Amino acid sequence: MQLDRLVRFHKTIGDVTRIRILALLKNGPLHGQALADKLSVSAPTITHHMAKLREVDLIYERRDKNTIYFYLDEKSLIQQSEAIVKKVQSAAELVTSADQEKVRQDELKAESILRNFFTKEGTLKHLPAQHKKKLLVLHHLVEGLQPGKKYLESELNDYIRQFHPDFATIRREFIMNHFMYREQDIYELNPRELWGTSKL
Amino acid sequence: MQLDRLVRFHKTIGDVTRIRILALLKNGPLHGQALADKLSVSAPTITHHMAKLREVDLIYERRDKNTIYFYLDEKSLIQQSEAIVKKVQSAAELVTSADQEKVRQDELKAESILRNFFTKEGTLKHLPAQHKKKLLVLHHLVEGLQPGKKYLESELNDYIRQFHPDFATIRREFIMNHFMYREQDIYELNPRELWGTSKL
DNA sequence: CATCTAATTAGATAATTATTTAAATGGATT
DNA sequence: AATCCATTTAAATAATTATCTAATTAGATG
Repeated sequence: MQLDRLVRFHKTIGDVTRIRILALLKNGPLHGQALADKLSVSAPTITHHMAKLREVDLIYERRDKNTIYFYLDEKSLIQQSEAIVKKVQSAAELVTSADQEKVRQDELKAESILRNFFTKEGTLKHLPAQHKKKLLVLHHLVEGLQPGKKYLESELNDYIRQFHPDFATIRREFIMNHFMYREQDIYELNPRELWGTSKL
Repeated sequence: MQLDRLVRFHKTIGDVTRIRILALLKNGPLHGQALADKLSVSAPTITHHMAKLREVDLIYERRDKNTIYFYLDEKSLIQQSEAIVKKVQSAAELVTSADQEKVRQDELKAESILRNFFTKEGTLKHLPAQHKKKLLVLHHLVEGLQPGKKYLESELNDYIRQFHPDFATIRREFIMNHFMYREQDIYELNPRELWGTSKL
């Protein structure tokens, strides 16, 4: 994971109030006022904390009239909390030959699956229903995007349309599986460590 | 793990320099000067960071003459980085079990309040002005509605009128406090976790 | 159009903290 | 004893940030 993002994640978790928020959300969604009441802090304080949590994808939200319900993204919490270990380990990690062998086999499997879901011309027939295969296909699609580049929604749509007419579904899948994130109407790739794993 | 310690752990990790230190130590022990050189910071800065890392047991040290060698405690890193996930889980459970302790007492209080605002015949005298008591009364009223069932406005009015002639106010309170949801002219119960809390 | 409500923004304050330079400590070596 | 060297402490500064109150925005309701 990008160092900066890793730092921001831990800075975000390193606050009592925010840990309490995560614990409360673990029992189900809550709106801002409810959180403010339960934690005995003001509404703006909640806004502040939710912005931090959102920034590192620990929550997502659903609007109902004037009320916004916050949900815990537990998968994201698990993924990111493990990332620090990987980061430190990767400093000296030697890839064993056994690993390399497995990597090659997985590549072959992946290629075969991709051949199945893409035409010879390179367009996508349809999204796989099976979760891991779907991730593999999304991973493949997203490879054509530039890390760090900011995309307008229309640009992203155009890119996806090269492969399949239903850009809306695929764009949504990108977000849901943490390949990309959206800020206002700007889309950007996430660091690869946050991508839904396509390990076979 | 203690909440305070968990916070300190993440605060400690939430710093670029300290993550770099951990990554360097993963390749083997280093002394303070070496770290200062590699990271281009002053010796006191290293002292400062090592104190933080020591405080949460991420390093241990061995002295040789005047030189102190720092070692990474990787097991501790792994264990503590996973702790947040468990904490969120167990804190969430705590919240619910703490509630359970209070539940019986609250039930008794609630019954007493309801007796106050309802007649022996079961009709509502008037809506309480106090917010939490009002929620309690609304909660009680809404218990007679079927989850998942779609109500026409007129049906809902009829239901409420069993308790009180001013169905419009009460219907509006149902919506405002998230007991129900309206789409066009169809009313439906919200899931209970969205209801206005009637905790006393 | 006026009002309500939940959420956000703006602005201010107080606390925390990463960093530096300068001075002090505490063993080892001569 | 005098000195050397790695580390620590002290003091100062600058940046970050958690929190509050007051004002504003944005939707929904009447």
